[in-house]
Amino acid sequence: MAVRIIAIDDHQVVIDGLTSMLTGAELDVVFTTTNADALLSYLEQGSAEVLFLDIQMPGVSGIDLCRQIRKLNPDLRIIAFSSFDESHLVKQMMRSGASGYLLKNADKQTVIKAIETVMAGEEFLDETIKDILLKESLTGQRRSIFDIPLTNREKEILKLIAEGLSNQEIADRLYISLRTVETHRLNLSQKLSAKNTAMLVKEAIRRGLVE
Amino acid sequence: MAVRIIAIDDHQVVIDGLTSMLTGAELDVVFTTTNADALLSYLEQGSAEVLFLDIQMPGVSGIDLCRQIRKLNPDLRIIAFSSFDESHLVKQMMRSGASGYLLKNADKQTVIKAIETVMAGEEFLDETIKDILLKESLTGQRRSIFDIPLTNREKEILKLIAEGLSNQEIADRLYISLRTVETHRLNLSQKLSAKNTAMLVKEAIRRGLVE
DNA sequence: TAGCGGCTACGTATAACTACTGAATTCCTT
DNA sequence: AAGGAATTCAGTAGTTATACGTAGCCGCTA
Repeated sequence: MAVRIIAIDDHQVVIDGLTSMLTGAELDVVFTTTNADALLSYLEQGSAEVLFLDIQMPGVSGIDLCRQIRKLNPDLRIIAFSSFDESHLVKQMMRSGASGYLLKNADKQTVIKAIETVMAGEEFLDETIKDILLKESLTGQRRSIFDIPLTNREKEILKLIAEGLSNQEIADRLYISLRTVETHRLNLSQKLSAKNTAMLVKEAIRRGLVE
Repeated sequence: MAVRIIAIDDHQVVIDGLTSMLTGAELDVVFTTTNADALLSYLEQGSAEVLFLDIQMPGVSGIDLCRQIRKLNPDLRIIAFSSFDESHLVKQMMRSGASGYLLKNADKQTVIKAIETVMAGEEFLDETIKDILLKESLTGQRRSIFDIPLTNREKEILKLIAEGLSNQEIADRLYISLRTVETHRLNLSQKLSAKNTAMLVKEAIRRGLVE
């Protein structure tokens, strides 16, 4: 019996490419869409074994979508399909219930290998990703800067800093004292080893708090 | 005679998708690659009528590549193929010699329409892009923030600011006085309507000066 | 209930950046 | 050669952020 595959990606050309790659024995692309709601609707009725999930779609967080789908359909294997090879994204996706993480520059052979691996009940990681994770794990014993946890309040304030508000403006917005904002900002700088605003802003962007 | 098409994109799946979309009468995909050097090598020998050019590839600026190809092969029609719908990118690409600008969420019909249009010697713009350009042109008579020109020195300093250097560090790096850096920074803030460092950093990122 | 983490807030001092004005030099274009 | 833009530097004043230390309050949990 053919493995039934569904795919979501906001780029039609990527869907066509995947479909083209996967047309072959034992593989059956049964549903594709560029729209998250359409995917969720489909999952209420239809079923499949493997989902290719683009994790960078406008307006939708791939991580949230992954969690949501896992709840709806726990048996569906999810392969995250992304052009980002940053380790924190991989970790977040795998922790959100993905069975695999594949880069978009993968060739046909690798894509099929990924499907086979997750269908066997194992996890699949792109070779590039494996290298990166291994290297990070070996070189820095300490946690990656992405893994440094921020409290909710800190995230909120970091977001506002990155949006261009001054400390005073943040204080006014959150109805707290200027000094409190300064304290939070100092803690943020220390946690993130940021010497100035520029580094804080870049961290906020990397963490997806803005833009 | 079939139109000969070549395509470059760092994602194999996009190349497959394009190829899949374009296999049909009067269209012949003669060369595809994920590598800029391979494309340039090909252009020295082979020829084609239309090139699909991904403008966001690691290590290569799509704008520079476009200019370079125009010099090598002025008769080749270039269609920029991107997932970004920001007007400044469109303008830059068209000024660099592209004949068309297509978004990656375009369907088969639109892609073929784009090829027909540029083959007829006209320019093709995605409908979404047209809307955006029109809206910008109507609402703000003033130029978009992206079009505000920065001098080379200003770009250099904006880059260093966004990398997290303080004014003093920038002065040391460029062998100029602190006051000069402050002047440049002030001019940057005024040109870009930035009230603080955070906004400058975001502008630098949007302009592709860092990351 | 004792302890911990998170959020709040203040004092003081220094460093960094902002705002405005003025000006000399070089380089490029007309 | 003249004009203009770009780059350089400075004075003065004011605002904002950083860098310590210190500490009360709250909620959760061991």
